[in-house]
Amino acid sequence: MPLAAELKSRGLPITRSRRAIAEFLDASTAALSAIEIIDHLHSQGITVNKTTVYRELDILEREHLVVELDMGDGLKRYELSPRQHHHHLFCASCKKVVCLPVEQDLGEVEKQLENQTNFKISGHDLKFFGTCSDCLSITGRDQDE
Amino acid sequence: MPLAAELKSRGLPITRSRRAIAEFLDASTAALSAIEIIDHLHSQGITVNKTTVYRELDILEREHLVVELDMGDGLKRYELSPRQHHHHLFCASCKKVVCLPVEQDLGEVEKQLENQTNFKISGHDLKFFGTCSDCLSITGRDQDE
DNA sequence: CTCTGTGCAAACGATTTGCATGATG
DNA sequence: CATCATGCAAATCGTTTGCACAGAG
Repeated sequence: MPLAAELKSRGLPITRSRRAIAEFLDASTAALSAIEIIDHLHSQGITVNKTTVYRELDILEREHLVVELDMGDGLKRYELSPRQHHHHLFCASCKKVVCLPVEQDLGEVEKQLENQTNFKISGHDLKFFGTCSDCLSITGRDQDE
Repeated sequence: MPLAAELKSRGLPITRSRRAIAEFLDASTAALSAIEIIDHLHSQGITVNKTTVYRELDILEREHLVVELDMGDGLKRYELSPRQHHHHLFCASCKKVVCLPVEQDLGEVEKQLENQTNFKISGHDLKFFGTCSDCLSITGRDQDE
């Protein structure tokens, strides 16, 4: 179910801002920051105040429809709540975030760590960093062009 | 070699602030934020301006004597440059950061990912989150005490 | 009238920068 | 005097908050 419909089914009114933000999140394969959402909407001629965007993201998070994602560059990003646990790949150049299926059972590792460290482990976060093929082909070109 | 000595060997003068910051980093097993360093020094009666601390951390990073660490809570932390790659465990309660030896060869996974995704992968970051035994024993106590 | 949603301005908090001063060689 | 360290205030930047108002039920 699309985000907007999901919100509506929970009794939240579908306003123009809410619909625009929800649809952009639905349409995007990448995790989005508030700033990216604002810029995108403005480029579409839709004026939304940043406060509205931040508040909307809070609501979506509270409704567990999106989750916060931290790629370590100081921006909070949000992605649709994943059906299954996965990891991320982050392009240092264009900031694109690609989702990756889980490759190995880190849950096993967590149990081992609990025994070794006496921590109660609640989860993990595995990120890969690099440059995506798009950015590679751009930066790979002759700089004089 | 202690941090301060290392800095001196590189021609940087050892001032009171520099020594204090370096010694605290040397003595600490955890990754430290600028704020933690400032608070600690102030509690020791050593007045250092925050600007000085931030600048000192920049210098140490530029000299590759410390590395920046992002635990996703909005603060930059710094740890002595590790001799070997490792991962981290982060206590959500007291913000303690514990280092972990590498459990598995994620380098292998990186190669697989490069083939699957066309990313050029430069590294990864694996963090575990939870609560340390100290904090567990505190929060586990009867709240009425 | 009572909710929310909205916008604007101001506050926030960690970090950075500009600029003047101080210490050291 | 030349260099670098230092302190202070102000700026920055993403994010949050306070407050007033608009719009729907």
